[in-house]
Amino acid sequence: MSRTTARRDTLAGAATDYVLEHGLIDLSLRPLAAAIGTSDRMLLYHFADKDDLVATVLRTSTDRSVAEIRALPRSPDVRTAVLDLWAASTTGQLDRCQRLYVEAAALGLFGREPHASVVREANVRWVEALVDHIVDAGTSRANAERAVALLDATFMGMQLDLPLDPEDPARSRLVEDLADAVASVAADVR
Amino acid sequence: MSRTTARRDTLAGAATDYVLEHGLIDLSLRPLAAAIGTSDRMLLYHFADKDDLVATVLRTSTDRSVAEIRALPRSPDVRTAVLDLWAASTTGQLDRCQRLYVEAAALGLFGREPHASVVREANVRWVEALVDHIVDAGTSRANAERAVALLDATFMGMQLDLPLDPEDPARSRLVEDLADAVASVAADVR
DNA sequence: TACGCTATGTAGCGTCCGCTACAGAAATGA
DNA sequence: TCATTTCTGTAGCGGACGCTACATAGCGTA
Repeated sequence: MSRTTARRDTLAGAATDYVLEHGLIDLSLRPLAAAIGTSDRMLLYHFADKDDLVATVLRTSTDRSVAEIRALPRSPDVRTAVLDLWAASTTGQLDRCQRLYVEAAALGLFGREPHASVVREANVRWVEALVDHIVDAGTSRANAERAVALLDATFMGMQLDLPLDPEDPARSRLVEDLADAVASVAADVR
Repeated sequence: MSRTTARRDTLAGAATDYVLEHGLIDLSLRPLAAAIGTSDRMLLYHFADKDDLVATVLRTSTDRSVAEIRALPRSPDVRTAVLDLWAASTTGQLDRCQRLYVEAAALGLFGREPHASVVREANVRWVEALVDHIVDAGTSRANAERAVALLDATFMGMQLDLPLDPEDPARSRLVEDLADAVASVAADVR
């Protein structure tokens, strides 16, 4: 059981789609299985247990997020890179992936496994992708790492509050302010 | 049932302590009741249902957070205010209140009630307290609101990632960078 | 054909959950 | 004093959950 097979991969992809749509926190096997055309019995045949499935879903979502960031065209400068990254983060699938990440991180807050470990992994890979994008926009790796620390934390916080007030005009000003701040950090002007 | 009585308030306080310690996401009535010396039966006598209890707990936690911010001594300038607020946010009870807020916000991400509504209220009151503190540190209210938008989002994001790497030296540099950024926004130098 | 492995359906176990029906105790007011 | 209201314990309902035992269908291979 739980070997790496094509069927398992197919189920993992479908399950990820479902979780991105319906959330992680009160995920249960029977509705998930019904929605993706299988049964709880089969999920637990292809995955060791629910935690194994959840970890796989989170890794799949992270794969998609990182791939989408790495597929972005190069940004002309650091400030623009922040705006580009935010635009990418709030459109299409990446938006849902971030939302899922927030749920997983909240589940990991009190050390629940497997969430805490998987979120740690995911954060490392996500930050790497952001750093690479910022470096490509023209700054040193050290400055980029520092800039991404600020960038990543703020993006996460904005994701948390975003559904509370989706179209607030203050939000675009916030993104502009963040872009200035990140550019300033990346330029090491201080 | 669920009238406002002294007994209800006592239970609400004890329940809040318990939830701050053990988390909100997989809260269940029986362990909570046992820990605070009552029974699930009595909780559901004093509160309409579990959602009512949870909403009360979240409001109690928000009360404590806001009170703690408002009890802070005035900061000499905006930059120092950010450092003071972060220091306050990461010590003692406020740290746990923020963690609980993150959990509630994650639960509200997909529109689950009562979390979404209560988190919206909580955020408004929290932001008001932060804005007042920044204004007292010497800037206009308009600038303070803009600064707090950045400040609040970043704090939330840092809370999300903080348990992942508790004593990272990069974190203090991040707080410094944020303080510079917020001071810059508050000074409207751009 | 016969065997053995993979895959799948059926049915249900044990547990925890929020919540409630019911009865009695304790307090309160006439 | 007695009736009424307020509180609390016992016991359990109905349902959802993760997970599993069991039987079997399909299928490639010797």
